[in-house]
Amino acid sequence: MERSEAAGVPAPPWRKPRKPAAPRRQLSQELIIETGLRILDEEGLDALTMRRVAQELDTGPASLYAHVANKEELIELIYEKVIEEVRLPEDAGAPWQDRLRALAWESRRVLTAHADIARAALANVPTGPNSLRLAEYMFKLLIEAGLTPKAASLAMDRLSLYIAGDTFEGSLHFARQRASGWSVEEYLREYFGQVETYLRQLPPDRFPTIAAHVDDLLEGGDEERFDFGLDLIIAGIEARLRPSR
Amino acid sequence: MERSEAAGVPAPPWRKPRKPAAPRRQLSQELIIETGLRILDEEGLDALTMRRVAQELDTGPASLYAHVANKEELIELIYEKVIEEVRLPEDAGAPWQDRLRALAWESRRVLTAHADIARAALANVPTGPNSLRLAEYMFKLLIEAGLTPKAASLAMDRLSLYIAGDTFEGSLHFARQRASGWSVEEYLREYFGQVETYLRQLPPDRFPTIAAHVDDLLEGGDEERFDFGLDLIIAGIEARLRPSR
DNA sequence: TACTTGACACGAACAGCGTTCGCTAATAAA
DNA sequence: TTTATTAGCGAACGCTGTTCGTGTCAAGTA
Repeated sequence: MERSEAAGVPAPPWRKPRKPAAPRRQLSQELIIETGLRILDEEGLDALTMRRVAQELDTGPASLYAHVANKEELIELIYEKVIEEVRLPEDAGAPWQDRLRALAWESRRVLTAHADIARAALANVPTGPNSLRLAEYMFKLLIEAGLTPKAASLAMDRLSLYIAGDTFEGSLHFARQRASGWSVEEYLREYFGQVETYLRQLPPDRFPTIAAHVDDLLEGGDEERFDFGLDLIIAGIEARLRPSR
Repeated sequence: MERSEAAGVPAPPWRKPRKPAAPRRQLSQELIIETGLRILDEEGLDALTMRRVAQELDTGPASLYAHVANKEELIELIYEKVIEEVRLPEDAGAPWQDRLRALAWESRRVLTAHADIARAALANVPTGPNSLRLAEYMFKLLIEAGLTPKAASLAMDRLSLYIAGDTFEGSLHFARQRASGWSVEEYLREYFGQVETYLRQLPPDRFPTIAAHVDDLLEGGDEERFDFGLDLIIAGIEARLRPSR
């Protein structure tokens, strides 16, 4: 009935004019995921809010819910997108230890590259196709190494937990460094400085072992610690393969 | 000047009567922590809000901030309180493997007993006295086992991460079960049922190993998985102690 | 005993969150 | 051309952690 307008009668001024040019944005799940991932990379997981994503797409938060069930699902979708980047080691002829190590490092690399998405890795049992791709590879590798299917299943579970846990822990430092507003170097210096001060002033009678080895406790970097734990697990798997048990 | 009231003159009705009996609540950090812990145990970490704690103490949220810097600190304090419950294995004569295993299980037991506090275990580098008590014990144990201080430091770090990571993962199921409103049995049946259905319908050509061993993948329970990972790590430590390396 | 002082208690408010409701408008179908 | 469907989205709800300013009591001082 707005046709009357076309007949020369101006619309009453109190009736809001129609949107000047409604180009009908083309929202899609894909677009929302990409936008969310970009925000995650640039500003961290805490900044990833529905409102923030919507703002980036020049719309309101309500618009997102037509493509995504809720925030949790969005984060899972972003996680799956990230996992896609993991490249599986191709050298099928190499010893299983090397292939496993390569896979673990590659997973860690990808997760670490995307801010604190690792928080989602640990919080969800990943069931998307990309997660399954990794699982299939790792599972097969462990069975080829000689583990029984049951043991391989458990080992895969624990190894995944280890990778997710380590990157999650790392992401916390990342988030704090970001929140503190300092540079990475400043933050690390400040943080380790505080821990060192704290450890050095501990009463040696109550904590003799710690007090005697403060240097050793402070020494290891992130990557060295990851590597050490990976070694432990791999050695543990090797122990299971020995005929003695 | 309210004495005039006692002289027989009634207070003007528009002047609000004094608080019926203002016993001046005795807030304290201790009380706040205990209340928070109770809420955590009964309703889970998600229900632990500043408002909820204040409500329980018949006051407003602002009152808490005189005793606690912020919510993060409150959770850390609650965590420290929980850790207090961990009893250190006393049998100093037992093999280090047994003592380490006992400590890990005891830590897991306590963390699991308090709903999803494990989320805090992983999110914070614990520096309170009770955490240090555990660290001192574990560190000493590992050195006595024969590790170098550096290796003992790394092993302690990885073992702590493992325990925290495992209990954290468990706490997620706990939180979901609670949120779902179902009983534990219903939830587990539903959840594993869904996972099983999902795994069984996977295309075997893309995921041959997984498809061939669905039963094995579903089999392990929480405790069996924890034990398996603990075995891996301990065996890994033993491997480091062998003269060959 | 009267007064001052300092610390704690706390109502009210702020800014931000995830999510839902219900209307608008553009498209697809008839 | 008319109708049905549906994505887009403004506005609101109820929740969160935290801060501000005021109120009020208890202890210390004169």
